[in-house]
Amino acid sequence: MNGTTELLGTASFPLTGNFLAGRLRHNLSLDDLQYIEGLVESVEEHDDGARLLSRGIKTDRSTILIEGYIFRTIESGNKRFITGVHVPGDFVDLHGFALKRLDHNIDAAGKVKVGSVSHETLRTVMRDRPGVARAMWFATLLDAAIHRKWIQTLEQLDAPQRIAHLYAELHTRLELVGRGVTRALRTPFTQFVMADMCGVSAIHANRAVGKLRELGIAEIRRGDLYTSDWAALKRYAQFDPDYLYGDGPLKVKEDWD
Amino acid sequence: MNGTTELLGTASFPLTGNFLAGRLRHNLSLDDLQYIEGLVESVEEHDDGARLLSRGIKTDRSTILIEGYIFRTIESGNKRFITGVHVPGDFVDLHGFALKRLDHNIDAAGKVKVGSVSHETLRTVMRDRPGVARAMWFATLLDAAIHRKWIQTLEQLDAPQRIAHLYAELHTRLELVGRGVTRALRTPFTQFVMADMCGVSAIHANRAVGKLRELGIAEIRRGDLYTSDWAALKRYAQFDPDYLYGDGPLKVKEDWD
DNA sequence: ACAGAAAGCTAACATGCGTTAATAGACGGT
DNA sequence: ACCGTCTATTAACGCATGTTAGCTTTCTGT
Repeated sequence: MNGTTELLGTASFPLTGNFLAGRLRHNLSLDDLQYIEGLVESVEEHDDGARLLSRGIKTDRSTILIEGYIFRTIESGNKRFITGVHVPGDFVDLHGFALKRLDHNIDAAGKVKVGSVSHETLRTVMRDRPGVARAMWFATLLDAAIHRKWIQTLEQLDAPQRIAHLYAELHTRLELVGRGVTRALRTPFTQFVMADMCGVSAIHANRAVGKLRELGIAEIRRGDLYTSDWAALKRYAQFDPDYLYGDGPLKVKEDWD
Repeated sequence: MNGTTELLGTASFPLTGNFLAGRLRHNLSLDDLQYIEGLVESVEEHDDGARLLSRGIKTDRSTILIEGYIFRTIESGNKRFITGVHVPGDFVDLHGFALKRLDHNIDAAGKVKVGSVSHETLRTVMRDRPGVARAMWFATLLDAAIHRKWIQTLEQLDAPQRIAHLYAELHTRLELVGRGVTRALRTPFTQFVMADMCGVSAIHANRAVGKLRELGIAEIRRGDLYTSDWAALKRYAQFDPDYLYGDGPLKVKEDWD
């Protein structure tokens, strides 16, 4: 395993008081949110590329992302495929609680800070706080909705649009967890990584980045995206944030016509 | 809405006694399984193309597939994208229970028979039968795992391999719910539908079907796949059933080297 | 400041896939 | 048995993307 693990402390650690607010906020009281934050038993940092959890390995704790980005990866024939990305506030392996073992890997994308909760604690939560348990289920369903959108993106969009959609999604998800950005969206993603996320070759990812630049949609340098017009970028990517269940009702067919 | 809806009856209907056994079987007692089957309040049939649930619509009941196939679809710009397929025994919209509204549509693929359970009943289950509640969570996590595999398939495989992988997955999933087939796997999928599932044009889906025939991997006629060598088909599709959490431990990296 | 390594960029060529068009075959209804 | 419609098939052409190779820029550690 590459990447360094450093134990920062237990139980008490610097939280914003609402670092979980994004993913779970709509279904929980402030009391519930504070309760969840209190569940975190230890906080660790990992370096870029660190494998936090390997496919097939049983684990007795679940991980919540506090700072940075995390990938879900599948390895096949010497190649790596990225099937999902997580932002701060996401539980990244609640699956491990219900399924015991994961079908994929959890890898750090750049430096990350994560908190962990033992499955024993989670069992208590499931028993004593049905509202919180339901919110956790909600969170995993939201993951599935994001997966479906990735499937659609791969089926529908070409490489430049896929990259634009990726950043559009991150822009909105970060906003939903109180980490909205305006001009620059900074990530540690290389063009190789973008290629693994979009299902194209690294060379083609480079072409796609070049096209976004050429079109004036966005300037991407070493993973950081700069744009003066997020609306235009999202339009280009055919981005529709409904699947993130942010606020308000979903648009239904009638609204479009 | 197209397709005909026909109410077949309520409460009592012909069940095999284990039609749910596949998706949930590993985590539940026989008693639990019979309990779940007892939850089904009514059974309906729908014709090909019927929209069982529309994106954005609130619903107070969840649907379980008893016979046939069901798609999860997203519509965008006059095109339809299929993000998932379900086999008998699958709860197709447990999401609607937790999320209230869906981000996508639930469509019948061919003639289907479905059972429905009210959300009020599900709330009782969540409260009184934690084991069953957990199994339902498990089921939605399995959906997410299947979604991830579709993402990887779209990222990794070319069109003929994607079609082979689709049938390989169905073959295994049907086996897991006690509906295994040997020589012929029958589906109502046209080549247009296969194209929508694989993210390619209908013409290219036709080329892909032709290539599978040419290679001697499989003969696909009007959705029905015939092969004398499922192992060869699965090898060609790079199919690895681990993500379906069928039985036994996942293979870990060491097993491959 | 320097050197090595990692990341980004460009070009040339091959292939997979989309599009359009036109035909043949299979199915369902009368 | 007939007809119309849906489905499958084939061909020709253009674009998106993969592959290999080589070069340039930027970062990182000393």
